[in-house]
Amino acid sequence: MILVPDRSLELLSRDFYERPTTEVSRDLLGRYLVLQRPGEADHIGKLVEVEAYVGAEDRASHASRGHTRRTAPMFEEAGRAYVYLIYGMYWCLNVVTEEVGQPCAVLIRAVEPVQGLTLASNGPGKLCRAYGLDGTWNRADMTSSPLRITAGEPVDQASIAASPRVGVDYAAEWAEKPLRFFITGNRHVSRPPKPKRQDLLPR
DNA sequence: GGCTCGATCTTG
DNA sequence: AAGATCGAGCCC
Repeated sequence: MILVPDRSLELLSRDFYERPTTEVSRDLLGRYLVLQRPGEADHIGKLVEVEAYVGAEDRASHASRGHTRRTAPMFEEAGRAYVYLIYGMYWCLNVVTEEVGQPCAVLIRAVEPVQGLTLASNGPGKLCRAYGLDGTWNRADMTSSPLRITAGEPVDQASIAASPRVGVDYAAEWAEKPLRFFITGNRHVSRPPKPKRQDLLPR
């Protein structure tokens, strides 16, 4: 049973991720996050919200504390997962970007359900719960493993908005940089911007 | 060894 | 507005 066009399930290559992290972040919107496990329905969601973590200088990034056991994957091969536990109870999924040695990654914050997702996926912790992802997926190769990102439905730049990242108030000037990217108006974005007054007027 | 805090989410 | 819940990172 084909529920999505075949082309949308083509893998993104390693090269895709070996580019500047903000560029990769924007280009990831509209792509599909796919999880295929034996004995389970395929899970497919369209990326609608991501955040860029752009290197060791980025005070909001775990990598700002250097190369440690936890952050090691960020320094490694692009296209692999960096999965970590936050607040003792939620897993968060990133995909590593740029060259080996550059600790950069994109946090996947929300997906729009396409197929097989039964739980809410509008938030980094919630989407890992919806896919059933945990720390065992750390370093999974997202260009080839059962957990992967595929071509999906690429989005034009005009429908992408940027804002400061969520939950990083401690990061001084880095807290304000517009490194969160989302599809304008998409219902599955975790923290939609307040509607403008104008938009609330009856027509 | 102990302390603090977090790239979150839910409930009140 | 505050609590859940625990490992990472840092200091002793």
